[in-house]
Amino acid sequence: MSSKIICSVDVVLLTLSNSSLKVALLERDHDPFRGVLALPGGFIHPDEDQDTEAAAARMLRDKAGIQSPYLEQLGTFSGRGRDPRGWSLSVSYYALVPGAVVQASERPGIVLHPADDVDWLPFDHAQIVRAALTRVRDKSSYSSLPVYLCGDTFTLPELQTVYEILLGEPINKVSFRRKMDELEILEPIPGAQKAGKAHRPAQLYRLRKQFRRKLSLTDRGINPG
Amino acid sequence: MSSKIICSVDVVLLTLSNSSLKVALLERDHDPFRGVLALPGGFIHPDEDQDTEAAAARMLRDKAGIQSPYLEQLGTFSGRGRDPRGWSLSVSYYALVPGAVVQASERPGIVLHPADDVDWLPFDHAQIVRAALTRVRDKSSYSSLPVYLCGDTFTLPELQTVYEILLGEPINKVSFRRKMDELEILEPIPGAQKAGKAHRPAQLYRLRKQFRRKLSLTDRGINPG
DNA sequence: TTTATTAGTTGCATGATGCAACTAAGTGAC
DNA sequence: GTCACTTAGTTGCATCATGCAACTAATAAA
Repeated sequence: MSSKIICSVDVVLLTLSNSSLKVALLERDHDPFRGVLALPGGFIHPDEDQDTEAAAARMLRDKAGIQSPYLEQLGTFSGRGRDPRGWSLSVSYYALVPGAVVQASERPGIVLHPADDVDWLPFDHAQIVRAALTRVRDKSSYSSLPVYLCGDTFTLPELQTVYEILLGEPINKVSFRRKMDELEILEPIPGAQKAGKAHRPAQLYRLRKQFRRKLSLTDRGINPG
Repeated sequence: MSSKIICSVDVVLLTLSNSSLKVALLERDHDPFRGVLALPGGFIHPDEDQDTEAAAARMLRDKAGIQSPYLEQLGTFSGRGRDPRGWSLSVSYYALVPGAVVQASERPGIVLHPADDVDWLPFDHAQIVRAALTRVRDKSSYSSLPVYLCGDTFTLPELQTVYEILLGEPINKVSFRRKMDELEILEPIPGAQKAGKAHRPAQLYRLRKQFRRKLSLTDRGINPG
């Protein structure tokens, strides 16, 4: 009576590389679409996964080697058309990860594809990516989301360009700094500056403790605290 | 290999009655929790439902007699603890419906419970209701959502009190009218006014065509166009 | 020491938001 | 009919947020 359904979890892993937003894709190692690039994902294992978010974290850990990024539920996509095997359901998440973490993940299979250039992907993964981009851009305009694309420490000019890449338009310097100040999520690192080529060095900042996430790279002690 | 999962759909049907926000509850007619008030919901039927949204619409139609309200996906809740039968997954939606439509739905089983007073419900339905309230209130502060709690026609003072009930605080009259003007979703109904007790009558408005939804009551021709 | 370059701040113009006080249009009391 | 009362809707102004231009600050290279 209680019809059971094939349920999977898919993750839109977003990162910055070469100053543009990329989505992480992996070659599928099972049919359907074996060998084709697709979002990291897989079936939910009720005996193993506490809930769908834990399942999404497992996908990232096993398939992309990434520990605990910013992870948020995007939505659930369902229907007969999305999988050639029949009616299915995918609970989708998106993750934000600093470029350095993805580069250091030592999983050679990961392909970073320009996030805005996704035209077709297996299942309805292209639609899921587009939904993730819309969500991230919407939230970026009024929240602190983009900081999770930066490393542990960053300067305000660096963070500003991250916002500008996401929003696709230049931001006023003063307004940006005022907003960051109001959000009260950053703290300057005492005495730490980042020197550039030949100009005044910029103050380094980090997320205040309650907003921090420990990413795999940090866990391995590669980045300074 | 592809472990299948028990999937249900639950709907948080919100409406206004006696100037306060209510959530629609129904007595369950199956175990577990037979006879206990819970959200309208049920198993997804892949052979019948195009997708989860169609399933949610079916729940509303069959269990609450309501045709096509504002319906939006809220999120997916999952895990071992939420259902005594074991690991399960619920794709949850919320619907906004004018009070008159619910009252006319002719399903005597519907109980309208104060939305903010929900302390315990079967499964994790209380948590789902709280998530819906948070979402609706967040969106209400910057969007046109609350109009879907009004009937087909309404005056601006009426709409303003709907916003005030949702947000729980008074709104400045001028600011409110400016905002409605900017949103460009309403149009005055030419020559139509609503007279009150002993004062100037208020202009009647309706949603502009592209934003309208045909609700069951409208379909039956009870409300004027 | 001068120049170039980026970091960060200050002051002001412009626009959005909120309040008080106004006018408008109806009913009922007398 | 006129006046009082009530709610609808508008106007003008004060206050706050946002954005721009121009400033100072700090470094390295010439």
